[in-house]
Amino acid sequence: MSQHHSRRESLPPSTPATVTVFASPTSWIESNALAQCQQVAALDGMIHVAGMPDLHPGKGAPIGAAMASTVLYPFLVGSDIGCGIAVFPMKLKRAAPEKLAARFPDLDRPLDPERDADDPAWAVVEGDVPAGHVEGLGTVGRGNHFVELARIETVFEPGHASRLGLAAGDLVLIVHSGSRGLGERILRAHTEVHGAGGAPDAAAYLAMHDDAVRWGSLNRRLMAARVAHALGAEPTEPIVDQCHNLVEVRDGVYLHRKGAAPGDGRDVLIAGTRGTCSYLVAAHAGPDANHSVAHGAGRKMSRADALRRGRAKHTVEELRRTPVGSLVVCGDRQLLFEEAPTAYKRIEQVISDLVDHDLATPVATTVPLVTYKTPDIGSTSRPDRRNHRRKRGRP
DNA sequence: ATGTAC
Repeated sequence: MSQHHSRRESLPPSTPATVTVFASPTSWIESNALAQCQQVAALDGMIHVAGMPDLHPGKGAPIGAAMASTVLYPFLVGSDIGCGIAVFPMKLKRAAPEKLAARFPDLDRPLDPERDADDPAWAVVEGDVPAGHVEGLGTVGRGNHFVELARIETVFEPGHASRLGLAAGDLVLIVHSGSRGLGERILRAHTEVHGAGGAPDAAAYLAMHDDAVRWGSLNRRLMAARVAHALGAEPTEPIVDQCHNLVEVRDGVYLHRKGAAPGDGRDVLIAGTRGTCSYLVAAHAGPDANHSVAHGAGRKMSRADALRRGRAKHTVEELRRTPVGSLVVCGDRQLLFEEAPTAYKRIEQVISDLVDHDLATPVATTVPLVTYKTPDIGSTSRPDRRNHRRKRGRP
């Protein structure tokens, strides 16, 4: 941290930062996550920390928080700069999960500008790829990232849904992914020199950050196009695309969001789990919430705990075929357990906490049909995936 | 979360 170079004397007299957590007393919030909020509140220049109902501990900083400060701290955004969730309308004649799951493209395999030059998904790229970073383009990544074909189930606000072109029964593709290696590279470059300290040249960081935000959004569109083509549908423009790891200049200060979506009059898809509904909400969060809402259900267990407890509690079969009848495409057994629905909080509680604090209004729920995480072992679409890098190189 | 870090 910056204990040797406090910039406080150059700043206006400051009062201690405030911390507000938007959750009900019965909602499960780990004490470690609350402690991380207090640690963030103690940083130089910090003004206000807003914890969302999906708050949980992260690496150094809490996840599910919006943090306003006069100093820009790259570690408060994290490495996956530009990560977000986009929703694309999908029109399919048939929606049998088994058949669709088998047709998903391999989203671990990047789109290569030369080898895949004729891939129709490239049509979504207008102009240059941000930062000229083509590595990993069109890939979903790991962790909590996913691409999900879902159906609009309950519509709470028919007028609002209709303005988005949605009605009950419609299909949508939900894409949760970020900037892959690009954001990681940007944070690492800062951390190698400044550690967890602030960015001395905020404009320079912001220029790279903005590239990563654009890259993440482009990547979500590319994946949606890849999937649409593979399933025989037309690619569409997203009706929702909100980034939940970013920093913006607002009211003259740096508003960092880490696992928190912009909530100032925007529509946001708040992700449930691989086996439960997600919620499309109209967000209307004010200054107390740092103009932000939750980004998902939020982890209830660490990945290590989820793996240990999940192995005793679940079979691979029940995680691949969920209680709502959806299929999870995930050839990585460890990831399947780490991402088990029981490792997450109940999305209904997160949503009701947002509603009770007047931060958001539910518009509709989506129920998953197929959630894609990573190719299945023995996937018919790409039986050679373990060797594809080598095999696809020069002969 | 990550073409990571032990």
